[in-house]
Amino acid sequence: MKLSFQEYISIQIHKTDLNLTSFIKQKLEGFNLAPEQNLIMLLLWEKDGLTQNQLAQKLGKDKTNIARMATNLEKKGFIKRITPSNDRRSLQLYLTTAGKELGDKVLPISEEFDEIVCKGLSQQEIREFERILSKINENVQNSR
Amino acid sequence: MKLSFQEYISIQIHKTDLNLTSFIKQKLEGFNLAPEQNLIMLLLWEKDGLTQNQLAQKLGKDKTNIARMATNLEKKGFIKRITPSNDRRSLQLYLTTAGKELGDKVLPISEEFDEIVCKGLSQQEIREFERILSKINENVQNSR
DNA sequence: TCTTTTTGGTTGTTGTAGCAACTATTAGGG
DNA sequence: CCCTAATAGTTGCTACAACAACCAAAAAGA
Repeated sequence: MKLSFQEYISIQIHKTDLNLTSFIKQKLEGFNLAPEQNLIMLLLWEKDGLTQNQLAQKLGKDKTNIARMATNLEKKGFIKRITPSNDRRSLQLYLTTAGKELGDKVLPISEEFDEIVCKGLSQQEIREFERILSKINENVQNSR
Repeated sequence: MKLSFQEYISIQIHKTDLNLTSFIKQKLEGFNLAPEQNLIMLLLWEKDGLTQNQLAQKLGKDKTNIARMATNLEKKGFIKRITPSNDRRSLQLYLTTAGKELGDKVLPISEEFDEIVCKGLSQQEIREFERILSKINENVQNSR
């Protein structure tokens, strides 16, 4: 077969991801919010009170990362972590006032970011793209 | 607009990338080679003697990362770093015998990995997918 | 040629990312 | 009901990733 470097589809995905991450990092400059912390906040702005474990599943990340990012977000004053009375093992993440206010400023930026990324692409193209992304994930999942 | 979390195309790309990285990490287990180190090696197996700076450009990464990964690859005995006589600032990376032998084992695995990722996708679908990836990168690049 | 600018690499710092090992709960099976 | 399993989080470790500040060498220009 002899694939050349640029032909690996996974490498192209990887480079695009790096590109996107560095771009959103720029956009978030001045909000005291790192890209991955922003992902957690996006979920919390949708719905408060998720546990770290739920966040880990939704983000597809290891729970250790969530724990550390949550610690940082709490230090920054955007969230509070509360142990629910019915399960003293888990921690629920709730937005503080500062966290909610941050959402008013950052959510429009995130949506603007998505528009830039999708500029010039039709709905069909994006759906097709998402379909193939899903297929790739499925392929990987099935062969573990 | 109010995008929900799962609708952000960049997030889907990011999750796919994490998924792919963790999968290739598994595949490389036992070869003493981390995923990003493998990317450097892929380039060197294609063509020896690239400088760290050239690798940084090809990989789209910061030069500091390349420097540190190259240090590790040298420690592992897969490459040697040589200062070319015509430019005493730069460092060229050359494969050692161990590095070349590693290629014989790892290149087939990388190609098999690519096959798994692309399973069930036609040439047209993959080309379309790559086209949209390029478009996304272009969009990001143009709005910096 | 001699100074200024650019280029290639390194070091230090912050923020992910995932694995292993550990603690504290909770849930389940005999 | 009690012992064992599973679950939620934390800590320690290794590997990226990018930025800032730095040094040495080369290139550019007056």
